[in-house]
Amino acid sequence: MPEEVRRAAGLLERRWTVSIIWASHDGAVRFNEFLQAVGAIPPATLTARLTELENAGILERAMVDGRPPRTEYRLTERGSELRELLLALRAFAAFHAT
Amino acid sequence: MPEEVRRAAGLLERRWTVSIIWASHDGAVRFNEFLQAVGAIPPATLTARLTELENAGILERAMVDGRPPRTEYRLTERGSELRELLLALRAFAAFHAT
DNA sequence: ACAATAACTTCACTTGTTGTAGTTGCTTCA
DNA sequence: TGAAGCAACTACAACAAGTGAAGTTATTGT
Repeated sequence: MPEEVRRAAGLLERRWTVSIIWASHDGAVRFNEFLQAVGAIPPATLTARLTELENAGILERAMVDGRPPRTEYRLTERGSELRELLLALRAFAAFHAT
Repeated sequence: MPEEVRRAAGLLERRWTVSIIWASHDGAVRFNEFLQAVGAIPPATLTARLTELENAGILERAMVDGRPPRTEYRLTERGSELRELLLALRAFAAFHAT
């Protein structure tokens, strides 16, 4: 198995990671939005995953000035290349919804 | 996020799972072949994952009579529907091999 | 002043994963 | 005949990851 595939697989193979990427697939998402969208994820785990995904260059974090100021996460260009994968996942999931 | 997507994501979000599915993408694989193909996975973890994937209907286990008799694992029809996802993963990985 | 929202952090606990070794039942080699 | 090897695991203590519940800091709407 190619090394780069193992690395990419390793990224997805942590709890909640795929769901987090899924939740960001159509635009910017804030911390508390992730908590709701993903479901039962503990905040500490979310923090850990967001940092990992940021370090991996898949998500980027942006402070948005305003009242109140907000923190947004969105897919980077690199992260967007995972969209195909998300579509494949949805196709798989949909087919076996029963 | 749809419930069935969360379920499918949950399947992949365990260490080694994606690699195991990857390793089965072109035919039957035996226990020790997985150990080699996947790399550093401990046998106990491999056993656990194979059982989970079997229960999830993604892999099937078959005893093949012969000398010596062997145990083979292969993707079920349902598991084969993950091939698109593997292709997407490879595309992602290849693009960022650097 | 008080409750609410946003984005987290803390920590004791439980669950998951690892490394190393050992097991059982063959079979081939010398 | 005995030693070594393969195949497919299991056992278990040590360590790492993930959890749940509560708390934190800063701001804002009523």
